[in-house]
Amino acid sequence: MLRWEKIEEGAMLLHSTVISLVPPYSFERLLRRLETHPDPQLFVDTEASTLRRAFRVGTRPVLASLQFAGSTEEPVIRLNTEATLSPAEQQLLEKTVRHMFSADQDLTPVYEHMRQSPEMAVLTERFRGLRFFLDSDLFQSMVKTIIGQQINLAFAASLTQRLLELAGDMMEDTDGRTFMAFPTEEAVARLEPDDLRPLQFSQRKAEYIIDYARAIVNGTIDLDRLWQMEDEEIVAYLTSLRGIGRWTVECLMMFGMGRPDLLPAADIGLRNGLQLVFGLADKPDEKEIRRIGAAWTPWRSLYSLYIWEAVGAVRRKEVWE
DNA sequence: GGCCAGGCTAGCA
DNA sequence: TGCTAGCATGGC
Repeated sequence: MLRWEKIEEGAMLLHSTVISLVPPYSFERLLRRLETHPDPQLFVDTEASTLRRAFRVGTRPVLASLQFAGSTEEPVIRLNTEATLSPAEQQLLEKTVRHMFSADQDLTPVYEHMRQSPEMAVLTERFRGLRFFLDSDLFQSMVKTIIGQQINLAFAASLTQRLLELAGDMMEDTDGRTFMAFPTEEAVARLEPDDLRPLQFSQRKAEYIIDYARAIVNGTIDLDRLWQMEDEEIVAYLTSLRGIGRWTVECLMMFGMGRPDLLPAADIGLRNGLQLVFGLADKPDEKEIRRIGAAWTPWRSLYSLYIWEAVGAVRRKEVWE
């Protein structure tokens, strides 16, 4: 399944690995989604079907390019990295990339389930091959989610960008492009709210993010434990921290962990999306969303993604057939 | 200028 | 348990 090659490129040796994804996977839909959900860590080269990004492998920042090859029905990603990675580091990076692309998510049973609803059936056609593009680790997933609380996506991306510039590690590729690796827990824990205030973080947002990083550094919170915990255990565990509510943890479990059955019923985007997709007269409240969403188990995360994406498509003025 | 953003806390009944 | 004011700032 994995193929190794060495390619001479200028003075720099590259490792190239091929990663196969479970079909269908639509790179096109991912690119569309990134238009309305910008990721300041990604350099998107649409022409070359390539994403470039700085990863943190262990503690070390590493540049990698992810080139989409193949097709929706035979999806393949070519992962190019620096030659200086050890086999263990290379393996760790590949695991992260598979996670980010939800490489093993089989959409077949999800679509079968969604087709029971005419409104959702339309979305399975329109967004065929759309999957979660996950955060590379749980620390940054939570930080980005806290940043995203109650502000629009564009502003959230700006704030994330500024945090990267303040506390991340800068790298440069052979073409002179600069990339920022997400700040470490330690780097964020060392900050004070006054460092973030000039970047237009609210006082509270600054406190929440720094407190969260400190809780990890001092061992109050152990993110590795989450993988063994049930959804509701994770909610109870993390909402003990100030600034982290149910919505934030639900987003962490969806966008950080890739869990399939979360319903962030308080989410304003989901409320708008439900009204849009199901043609409701009024914007549904949290209780109403839980009532409607009960029928979506065990795929409530995927339903949410497709409903969010309907809002995104309208925002991008995509023609609705 | 007013309303909306992929919320949370604290205070109160 | 359930409701609400206040927070804080950009985008449209």
